[in-house]
Amino acid sequence: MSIDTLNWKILKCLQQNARMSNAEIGRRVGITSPAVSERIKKMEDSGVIQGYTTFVSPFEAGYQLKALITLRAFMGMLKPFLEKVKTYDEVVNCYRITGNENIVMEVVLKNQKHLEAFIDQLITYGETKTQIVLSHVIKYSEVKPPLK
Amino acid sequence: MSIDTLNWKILKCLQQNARMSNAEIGRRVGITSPAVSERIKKMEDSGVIQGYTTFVSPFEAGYQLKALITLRAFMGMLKPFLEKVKTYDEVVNCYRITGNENIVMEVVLKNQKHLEAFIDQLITYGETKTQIVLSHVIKYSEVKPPLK
DNA sequence: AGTGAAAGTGATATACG
DNA sequence: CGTATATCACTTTCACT
Repeated sequence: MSIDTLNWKILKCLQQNARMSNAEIGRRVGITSPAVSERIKKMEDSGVIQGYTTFVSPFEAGYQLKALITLRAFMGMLKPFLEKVKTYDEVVNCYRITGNENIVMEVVLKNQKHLEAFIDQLITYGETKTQIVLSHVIKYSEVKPPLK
Repeated sequence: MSIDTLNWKILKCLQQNARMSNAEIGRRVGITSPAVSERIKKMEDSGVIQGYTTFVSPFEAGYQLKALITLRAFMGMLKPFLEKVKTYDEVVNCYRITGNENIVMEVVLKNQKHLEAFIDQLITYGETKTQIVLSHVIKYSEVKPPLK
C-alpha cells in the first residue's frame, strides 16, 4: 500500500495526538469525518497504522533511571534470552542487531540497586554493556514521508 | 504525583490503545466516563501522561532499514550536533548517554545508499558506529507499576 | 472523588454523487 | 472515493453526594 498526501496529513495528526477525533482531523485535512474514518480503517487493516499508544512518564511512574543495555549472548543462549526478555517488566524496547553484540534493550529502573539486580539476571545469558540515558534529545519523532 | 491502582488500570488501557473511548475505559475499570475523563486530565496536567501517538510502520512508509547509530562527538561538536539532530527526518529517537559514546540514535532509512548518505552527514560531528536492526523483539512495551 | 442527567458533539451506517 | 443525512454513542458540564 502506498500512502497518498491526504493519508500523510492524517498520519501527522494521529502521530501528534492519537486521541484526536476524526471530526477534528477532518477539519484539518479538509474532508468529512466518515471519510477520515474510512481512511484510518484501511490504514489499520493494511498495517500502515500498527497501533495507538500513550507515553507514560517513567519518572512519574517511579522509575528514576533509564538505561540502554547491550547483550552479547553466549553460545546457544540467544534463543532462551529472546523468550526470557518478554517477561521483564523493566524492558520497554528490545532490538536484535547486527555486529559484535546481539541485543540492545531500553530499560527503566527504580534506582542503582535495581539496575544492579537487573544486570545480575542477565549474566547467565551473555556479556552486558550498560549505558545510562542522560536525556532524551528526540522523543519518538513522527515517521515522515521519505523524500523521493 | 503518585499513581493509584485505578489510574494504573486506566494507563494500561491507554497504553494498549490510546484511542479507546473514556466510556469503554470506564466499563473496564469500573467507573463512569466523567470520572475517567477527570482522572486522565489530571494525569495529563501532572505530566504522568506525556502524550498519545500512533505507530506508523516505517516499512510501509517506505523505509526498508532501521539502524542504531552511536556517535562519539569530537571536542566541541556535541552541542552543535544536539541542535542539528532535530532537523534529521530519519531520526525517530535520540538519547544522550554515559560512557565512551555520547549519543545513540534510532534511525529509519530507505536503503543502503540512504544509510551511507546519512552517515556521511555525521562525520563532521564525530565517530559513528552503526548497528542494523534485524528485528524488534519488544515494541514499546507498556510502563508498568514498579514492584515495591 | 464519583454519580446521574441534560445538552452538545462525535461516530457509524446507509443512500447517493 | 467522497458527501449528506439520520441514528446512536460518547463527551462535557453541572448539581448533588
